[in-house]
Amino acid sequence: MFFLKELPTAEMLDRYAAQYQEMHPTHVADALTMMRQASLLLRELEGLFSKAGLSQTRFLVLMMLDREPDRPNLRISELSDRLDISKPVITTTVKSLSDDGYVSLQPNEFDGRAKDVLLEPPGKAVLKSLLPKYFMTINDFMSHHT
Amino acid sequence: MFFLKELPTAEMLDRYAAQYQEMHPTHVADALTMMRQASLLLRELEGLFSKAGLSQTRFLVLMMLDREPDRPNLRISELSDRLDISKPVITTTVKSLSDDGYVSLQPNEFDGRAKDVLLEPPGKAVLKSLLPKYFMTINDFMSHHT
DNA sequence: CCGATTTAGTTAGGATGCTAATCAAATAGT
DNA sequence: ACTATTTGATTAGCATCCTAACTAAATCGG
Repeated sequence: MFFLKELPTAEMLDRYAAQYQEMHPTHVADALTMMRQASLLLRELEGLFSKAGLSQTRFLVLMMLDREPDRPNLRISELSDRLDISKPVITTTVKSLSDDGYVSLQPNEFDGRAKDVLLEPPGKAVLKSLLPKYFMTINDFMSHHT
Repeated sequence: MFFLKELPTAEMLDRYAAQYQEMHPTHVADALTMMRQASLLLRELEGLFSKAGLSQTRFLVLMMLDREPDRPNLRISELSDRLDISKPVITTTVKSLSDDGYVSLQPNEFDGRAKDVLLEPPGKAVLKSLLPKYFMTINDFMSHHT
């Protein structure tokens, strides 16, 4: 992550801006501030997840499975694509969620290689208990940092 | 990181906003977008670093050592504090930078436990070659994403 | 059809981060 | 001055991510 407390100094940015006229020091400063803010929020959210026995990725998989009522299941590769996380990571994450009874796995009806991941009631329950805190944490963070 | 391509739907946010009146759906949507943007930029920068044989953390250590001309050296714990990265990680990162000749380590004059980390000419050179690309990557990213 | 390519998922190996525990040196309290 | 606590750095163990290589199933082209 990008947890820099001390961002590059304004002088440092100005020095580079002088050398490259297309560079806007404010653009760069904004980007660095954005990465710092995102990191801090992510860290807070991770604390929330770990208290609930989840990780960022485990949470996101559950949320993604819950978010489209018309799609009761998603395949490994669909999860990988939508979360932008590599397939090997999704494989192990789904395995761990399955061990916990939060999701179940079924062979896909039409493609013998594919596996359908389904959100199970315990997974739905843990998600439901976490979502209010999740959204409020984000909401509060944004309220205090704008 | 937080690479979600598909953020929670607006409906989903509105549903929660209805339950918690202090929650502003736009706040939350902005936060999720921010985390996604930060993740994408970070991924781009990591590509840049790895081409130069560095990692995010290795780069940040070099930058931090270079950024205060009046402080030619920093201790492990100062780097840890300023970069907001745990001390064990700084220890191993500094060790690897030292193996590459980019920094050197000296016992601190006043505190027998502490170690001073100094930026060496090869480290300064690699940093100097990378900084323009670093700032321009950030600048371009911000130009295209605002 | 049938070999060649692509796609889905997994396994293997490596990088990088964390916390907890440890060791040594410095500091604080009596 | 001496014990107890704190602080700086390291080690050990674990979690989580990645890419590359692999297996098996599906699809494509002749």
